[in-house]
Amino acid sequence: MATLLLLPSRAAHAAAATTCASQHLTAATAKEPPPRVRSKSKRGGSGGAPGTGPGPGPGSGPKSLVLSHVAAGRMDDAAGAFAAVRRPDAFLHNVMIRGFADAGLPCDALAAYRAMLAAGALPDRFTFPVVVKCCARLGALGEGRAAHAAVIKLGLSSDVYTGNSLVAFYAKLGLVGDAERVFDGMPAQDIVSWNALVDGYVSNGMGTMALACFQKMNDALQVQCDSVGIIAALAACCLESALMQGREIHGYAIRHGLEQDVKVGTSLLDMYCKCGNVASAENVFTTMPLRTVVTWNCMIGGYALNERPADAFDCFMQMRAEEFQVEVVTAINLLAACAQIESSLYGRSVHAYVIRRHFLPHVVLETALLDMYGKVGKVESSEKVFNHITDKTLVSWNNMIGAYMYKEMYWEAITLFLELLNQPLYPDYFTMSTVVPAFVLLGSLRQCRQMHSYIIKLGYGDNTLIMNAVMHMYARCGDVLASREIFDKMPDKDVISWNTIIIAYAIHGQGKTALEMFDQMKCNGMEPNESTFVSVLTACSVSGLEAEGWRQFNSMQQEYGMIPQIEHYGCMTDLLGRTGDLREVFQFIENMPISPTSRIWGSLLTASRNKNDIDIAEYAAERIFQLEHNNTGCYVVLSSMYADAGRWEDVERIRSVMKEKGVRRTEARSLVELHDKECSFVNEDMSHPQSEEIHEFSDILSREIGETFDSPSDLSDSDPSSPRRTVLPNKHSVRLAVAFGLISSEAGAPVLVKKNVRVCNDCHHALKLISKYSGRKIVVGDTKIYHVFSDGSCCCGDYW
DNA sequence: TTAGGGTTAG
Repeated sequence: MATLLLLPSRAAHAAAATTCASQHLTAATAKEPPPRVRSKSKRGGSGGAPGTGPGPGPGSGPKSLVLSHVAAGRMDDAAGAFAAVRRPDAFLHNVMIRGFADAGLPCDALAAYRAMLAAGALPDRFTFPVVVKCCARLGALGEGRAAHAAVIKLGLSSDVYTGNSLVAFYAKLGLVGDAERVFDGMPAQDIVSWNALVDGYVSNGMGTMALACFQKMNDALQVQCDSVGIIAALAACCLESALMQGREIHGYAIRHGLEQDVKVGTSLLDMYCKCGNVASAENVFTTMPLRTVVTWNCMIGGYALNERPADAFDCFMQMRAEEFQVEVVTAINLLAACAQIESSLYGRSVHAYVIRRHFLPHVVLETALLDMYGKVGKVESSEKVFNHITDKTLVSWNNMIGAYMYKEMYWEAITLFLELLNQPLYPDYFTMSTVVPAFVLLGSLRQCRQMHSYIIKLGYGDNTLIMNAVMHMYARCGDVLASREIFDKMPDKDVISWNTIIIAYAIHGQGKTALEMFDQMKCNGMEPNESTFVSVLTACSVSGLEAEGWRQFNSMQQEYGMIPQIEHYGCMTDLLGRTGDLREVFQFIENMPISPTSRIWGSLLTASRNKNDIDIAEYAAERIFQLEHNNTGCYVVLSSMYADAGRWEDVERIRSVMKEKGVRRTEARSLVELHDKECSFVNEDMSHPQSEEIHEFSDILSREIGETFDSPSDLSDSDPSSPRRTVLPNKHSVRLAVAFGLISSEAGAPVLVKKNVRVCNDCHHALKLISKYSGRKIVVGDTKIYHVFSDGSCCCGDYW
């Protein structure tokens, strides 16, 4: 039950085919050949700037000197020469602004623009496209808007270059509405205007809008669209996983001779990879007349994305063989492949390689490294990388929290999350969906409430995905009413919201309410999925609704055409174990069309324990051990059954097997929720300041309910390596937690306890009696369900 | 003299 929500799934191992790749990385460092094709660099350091007007010879006057320095990219010298020009005209100001912009100095370009205004020169239609582009690069919204106002004031609104730059500016800053308004207000749009708008939708994640705009553009323009538009439309297909539309655009590119453009080819293969069609991507890749380093990066990234790490490494080696220069993005994509290989050797090799290549520090690369280490289970290495990042981004924090979660280090994940709150960064959707399950697994309702308040404060109160996780969190921590309250307030319930509320009621033993919610779900027009039936069948199983369980099991196949999966068979074996006889359970398992897993045999083991049938239990245990050698729970159940039967030799045999295999049973721990804190207890716990009072009260409760301890089976173990029972039941962690809960809360209030292992038979029986004696509702959650003890009975019907 | 473009960490 306690599954980690939304954590990245571990991909298939692929160690074998990558054997020589790490050696190749080592060899690659020794000698770096020159790049085959430069990936970017519009102009070289000493190359001439294109179109910088007449080429003045040396020493032909200050104005010409400015032009020549700008053309050579020497902006310091250009500024010196510019200062010597008396009353420079708008043209020369424009040259300086563009010079800074082309030299990758947008701040200086804007300073030159401000100097132009201060000098009283009038900006013209050549000034604004560059100025607006610099504002876009810097994210300078205020200055961009001011430039826009100046454009209007100077009557330059109809200039198509200026209009296009403004469309791109607003779109880049996420103001799609403003971009659309500028676009619509233009007296005439050209192909660049359309491309800028399509690209604007793409950069804001609006793939469907982008594709619709691309279609409209083809209808509106009499000329064919160009490679820029094709590339933007392909990016939109990636966003929407729109393979069919991607194929159509591919056809268009072929028909119009644009497929030969290396950027179009690269975008095509990238689109195929991102839409999951690696074969088509490979086809584009092998038939390309020219490849750049970006093409190789896309292919490597594509293999990694499609969980083919061995192919990613093969591709990388081929890239090296063809003497392409490995760059930071190559390493980042390769790390995504390393994260899918069980051995950390490959990831470590890439790490060593990027150090040798002096690629570090680089925040994206470092974040990819820590993520890779997290996914191969080397959380200490993740920590080391994380601690070295000087400018951590939110993704760096999120990945580190994710690395802790992957290793089930929940406290560390929460601690880091709390540290993040002190940073000048705001947690996002990824942060919340990663950390919320940590609260579930720790089981503290008080902390759940704090987390819930924080989520509301951050503005995620209406986010369906996050609130589904919060709903789940409350249910797993024992407060099903809070789950329901959230559910009722959710404006946009999805199928997960319904599944979550159904399973919430199920694990709290309220099977009938769960089924009512399922009916409501269908009435609301929500189509159930396979997970819905896991929730529904769990509800039937926990509440012992056998006929209803069968009805639902059949209906999922007959009415909804679903093929039951192993989880559904698991629920049915639980249900039959509870309601039927063992022979029936056995037959059901034997007739399953899929191979039983240890979880299924575990159901039979539970059933045989409840029916006290050691022969069947031994058979089930044997099957479990065939599949899982170190199933701790199985050893514990079996030894407990032997102890109940007084078969101490068998108990000892199990003890020695456990010792030999290094299997230690989980130390029982119970957490009681109080108004302002929670307290944790182990068996015979004496660490609490009120221990004496707690133990004394537990003894009183024992006497009042008539509990006697006269047989060896009443004792449970205190030595975690020993299955033999040595602890009195009223000193079990759950009993101490309940005793403390009763004396520390106001009369009539329910007591809520969360336990990390199954409640034993003795305590289950005693807790029923204690609930009657005290007149209090006692709620005890174990790893599977919540037991609600009230007036002498438990909602689980004594089967768990 | 000016505008729009392919790969990257969850």
